[in-house]
Amino acid sequence: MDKLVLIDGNSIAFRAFYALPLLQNNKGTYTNAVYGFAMMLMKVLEEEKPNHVLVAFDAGKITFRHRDYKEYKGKRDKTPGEFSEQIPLIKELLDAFGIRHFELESFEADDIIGTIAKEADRKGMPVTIVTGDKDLLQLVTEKVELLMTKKGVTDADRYDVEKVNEKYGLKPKQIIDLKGLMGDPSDNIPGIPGVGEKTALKLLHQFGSVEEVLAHIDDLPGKKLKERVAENRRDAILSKDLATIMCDVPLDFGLDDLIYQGFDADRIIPLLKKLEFKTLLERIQGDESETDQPEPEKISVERVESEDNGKWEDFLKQDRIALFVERNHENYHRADLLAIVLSDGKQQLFLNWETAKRWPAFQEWLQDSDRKKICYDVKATWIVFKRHHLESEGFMFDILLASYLINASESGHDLSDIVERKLGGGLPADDVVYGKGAKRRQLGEQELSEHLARKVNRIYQLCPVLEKELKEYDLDALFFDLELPLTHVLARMEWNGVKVDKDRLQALGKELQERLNGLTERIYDLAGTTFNINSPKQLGEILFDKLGLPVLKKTKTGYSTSADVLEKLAPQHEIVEEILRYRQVGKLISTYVEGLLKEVFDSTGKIHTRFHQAITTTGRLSSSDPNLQNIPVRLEEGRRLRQVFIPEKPGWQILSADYSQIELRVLAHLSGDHGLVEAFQKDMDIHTKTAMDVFGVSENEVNSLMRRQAKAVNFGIVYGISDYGLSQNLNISRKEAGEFINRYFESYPGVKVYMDETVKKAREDGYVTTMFHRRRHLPEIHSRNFNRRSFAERTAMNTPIQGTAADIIKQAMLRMDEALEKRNMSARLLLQVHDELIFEVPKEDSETLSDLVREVMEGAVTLSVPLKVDVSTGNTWYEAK
DNA sequence: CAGCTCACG
DNA sequence: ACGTACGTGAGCTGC
Repeated sequence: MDKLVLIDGNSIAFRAFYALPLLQNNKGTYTNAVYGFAMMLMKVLEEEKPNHVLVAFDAGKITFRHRDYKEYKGKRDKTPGEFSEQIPLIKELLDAFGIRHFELESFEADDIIGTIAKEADRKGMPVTIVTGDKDLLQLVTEKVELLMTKKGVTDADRYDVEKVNEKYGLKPKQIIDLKGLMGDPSDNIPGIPGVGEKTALKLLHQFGSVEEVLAHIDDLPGKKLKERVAENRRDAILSKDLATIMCDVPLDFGLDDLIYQGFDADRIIPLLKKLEFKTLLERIQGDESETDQPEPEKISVERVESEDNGKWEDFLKQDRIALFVERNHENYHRADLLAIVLSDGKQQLFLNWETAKRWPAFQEWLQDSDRKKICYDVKATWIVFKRHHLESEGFMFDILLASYLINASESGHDLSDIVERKLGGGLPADDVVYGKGAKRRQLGEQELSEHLARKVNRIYQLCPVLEKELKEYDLDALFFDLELPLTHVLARMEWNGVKVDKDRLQALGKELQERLNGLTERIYDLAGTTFNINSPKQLGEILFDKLGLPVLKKTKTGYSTSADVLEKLAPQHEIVEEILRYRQVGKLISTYVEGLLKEVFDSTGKIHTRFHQAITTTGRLSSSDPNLQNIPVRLEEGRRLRQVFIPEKPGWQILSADYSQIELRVLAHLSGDHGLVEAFQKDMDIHTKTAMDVFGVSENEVNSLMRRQAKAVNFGIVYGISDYGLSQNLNISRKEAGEFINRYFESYPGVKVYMDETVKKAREDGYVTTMFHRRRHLPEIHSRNFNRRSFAERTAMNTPIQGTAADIIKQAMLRMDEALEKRNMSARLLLQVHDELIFEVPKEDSETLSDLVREVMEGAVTLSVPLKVDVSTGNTWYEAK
């Protein structure tokens, strides 16, 4: 049975564009209309199973309708560029599906659809029209039905003759009369003013057509209506004409040219990959795999055996070799080496640990800094080799770091994610190959060597692709002169580890546990019952249901019991303060005492954190297992935990050096605001200075409240200010917060200009950059969703500041590493905490190091304001404050 | 495994 | 009108 589907291309694309968020793919191409269109298309093909398909598009702006009525579609907003640029992609998609699409000069899509529908009707072929435009209802007949999209894209109502009658009490042909009377503001069709759908329908039910209505003006109800119809009879006729779809357009094709024979997945898959339509891709590939599971591409891999390793020595002489080390855990400080693979792009070598150990040429190659290696995650690789007593040098490229610099916001930087994005796939994810969680399994030798061969081969393939992109984005220097060398510095920091006074930690734990026990009893007492204080749900029931405290804030799931809420409730009931203390102490025990104890290596009494160099969107590092960047400091009780961080050797000290107000100094530099620059040049207390300006008082009139509020305003500025955020932080009204912000911007107009310019530039470019060219893509800066757009705008303001500060301290770390080496000092860098570097140093060198650190950190970059560093030393991290 | 809470800069 | 401060990681609860 033949069946024809006619799709109103522009209408469906437009629907999709407004129904979906403004999606962008990795390259910044807008794709939401294409995505919605593709969803709709696949659904219609599945459900209607047509063997003839046509998609009609509007051509150009001027149509034959403009001859009669120049203002046709005159009041429409200009089509957004984000929409227009997607139309060619939709046509490309249709080509890939093997679906015909047409447009015709001076006609609209409707007219093409009408003409073909009429031809099919005449030949007795059933037709389904897909559109979002109810004008097309006029085409419905016994053979022609219409799918009209509802709110979304794929959701549609089906109209046949009966349904049109049910809905309007009209025959399909009368839809044009309806429009003749009521007009259509969106197409700028006038109709009769004052006649809406209700009146128009009433008149048509009585008279049947525009012409009949006009012939019976005297019989119309109401004086006003009579007048209006009489005065606008020409417009009514014109409007009906404009609404009439032309069904005899001269077309140079016919039904036979619209045959659709089903799609060829091989043509569609590359396009869907380019567009990054993962769900649709899975749907198509899923359909395919039912018939034939695509075998992973064959890969050659040679096992190197100890007996005949001599024959591979020429292989190692090549210029560039990709190297990958598989390990058995994510945490490379605890992991064992499973296998080593090498690739020159053509051949892959597989060696197990036994072979590597007994192959001197390999070890020589590995530690020769002139033999260049391409790697994924140099830091992990270096450490895993180190754990197995092998030195490795000569890493000239890191796939992980490169992918991160190219787009830090990208969801995954696993090797398979990068391969997916940059090579269009071809490497199954580890989770899939090994299984995850309980399903994790060990691979057989053959399977393992093939999987690893694929990995190392892809690493080799990726290198030139990423190198080129780094260059395009002007990221070479950041990559080669900063991040790649830094990875070695971080590796040594992690490898060295930090010594922990385990006894002291346990003693603190015991003390805190006793405090917690006391607090628990007291809370049960005050509550009159026992319950799980750690459960916000149970706690909420006690506080708000049982004790009747007022509910100030709710979360999605129930009452909020967060600290800011509890602080406000504290005066009302004794229990609240106890709960706050309980939370504090509980946090210290579970996260810091127990958490840290788990991470202390038995053999050395040290902790080896991991610094992640490819996680944050701003360029900062992060730290995990354990996180040593959030050790308590603000409250004395928690701060004592810093007593457990000690130098490795007796007679050594801890030295801490932190940048003073680095982010605000960076802001002063980037904005060039005179007041701010001058304040730092004079080394003023910046929060006091801000208070003076914002409150209009002299220095000695600034009280502690004013300074505290000014400090919050400064933070707000750095974060990308909003009155709401500031009001929350300061617990003041939004209006008051807004006034603070206004006065800040009046005092520092350069900052205001800078912020506005930065957001404007982000809109133009789609990204922002730091001083070192680090880039953050902000696709949502164009979002029509207020929240998403606002977030992107704040991010645009914050990232250059936070990111430049991150660039600077990374630069300082590199310089410090070189300086220590050059001076032959035994001091070692232990930790970085965003604006602070922590060292261990022999006591006798600590003064020398103090001076050196200050000089290097303050001189890491030259800004229009000085950088200032505070240094202090002590026997523990606690004392170095 | 998501949501809440809280530690840091 | 919309409802959030920017960037992280970890522990706990409860579905």
